[in-house]
Amino acid sequence: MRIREAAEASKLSIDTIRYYEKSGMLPKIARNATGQREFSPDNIEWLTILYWLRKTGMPMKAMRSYAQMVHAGDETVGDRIALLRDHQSRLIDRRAELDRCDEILRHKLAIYDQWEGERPS
Amino acid sequence: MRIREAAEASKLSIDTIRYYEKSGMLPKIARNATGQREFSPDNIEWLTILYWLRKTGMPMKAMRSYAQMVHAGDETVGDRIALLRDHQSRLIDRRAELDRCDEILRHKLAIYDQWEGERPS
DNA sequence: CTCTTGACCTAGAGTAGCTCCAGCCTGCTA
DNA sequence: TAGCAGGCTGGAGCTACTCTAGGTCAAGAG
Repeated sequence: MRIREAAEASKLSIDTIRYYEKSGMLPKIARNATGQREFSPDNIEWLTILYWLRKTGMPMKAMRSYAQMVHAGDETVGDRIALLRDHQSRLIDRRAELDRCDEILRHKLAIYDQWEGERPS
Repeated sequence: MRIREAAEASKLSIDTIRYYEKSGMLPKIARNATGQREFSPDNIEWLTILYWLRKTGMPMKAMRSYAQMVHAGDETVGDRIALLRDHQSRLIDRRAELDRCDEILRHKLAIYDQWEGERPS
C-alpha cells in the first residue's frame, strides 16, 4: 500500500505521514525498488492509532515515546499501558471542557436570542 | 486589575493575553500612568470567553472576527449568533472524536492487559 | 537616598505540529 | 516519445503560543 492509500486509510494527510516518519514516530517503513514507501497493514493500524491520539490532544513527545516503547519490546508493556491510561484520563478532562464551553455558549446564545427577539430588525 | 490577576481570573497566561491584544482579539485595554494594562470586569469576561473558545478549538481567525463584530455594534448580532452556533456544533463533533478515541484505547488496553496477565513479569 | 526586588513593558526569537512548494525521478498510457 | 500522475526530498511558511533579553517604574530595606 502506497502513501496515498495509507493516508486515506489512516485519515492522516500524506504530508503528515512523511512528517511523522521524519520525526521518529513510525517504525521503519519499507521502500520499494524506486524508493517509494510501502505500508503494511500493521503500519496502517499504527498510523490510525496516531491519528486518534493526536486528534484528541496527545503531544508528539508522548507519541514518540510510545513508538519507542513499542520498538523496544515486551518489557515496556507496563509503561505503555500507563501512557494510554494517562491519555484516557485526559479524554475525560477534555470532555468536561467541552461541556463547560457548551454551557457558556448556551448562556451567551440565550442572551443574544433574547436581544434579537426584543429588537426585531 | 493588572495583567497577573487578569491571567489568573481568565485562566489565560500573561503572555497569551499580551499576544491576543497584539493580534486584535481584545477591545482597547486601558493603561495606567506608567503604561501598565488595567483590565475592567468586562475585559475579564471577554478573556474568559476567549479562553473557552480557544480551549475547545475555535481558530484565532474566528475569534478575531467575533471580536470585530462585537466592536462593530448591534447590527452584527445575527452573525455573532451564527458563529457561536457553528462552534457549538463543532463541540458535538469533538465529543464524538473523544468517544471514538476512548473506544480505541479501551480496545488497545484490553489487549495489553490480557498480554500482561498471560506473561506475569 | 540609594539599592534591591518584583511586577510590568516591548520586540523579537524559538517551538510544536503541521502544510505547502520547488525541483526532481519514475512508471504508465496514447 | 511525450505527457501526466504519483512519489521523493529539503526547506520555507503558518498558527498559536511561549520564552528571553533588555528596559522602566514603585515600594520597601538599609
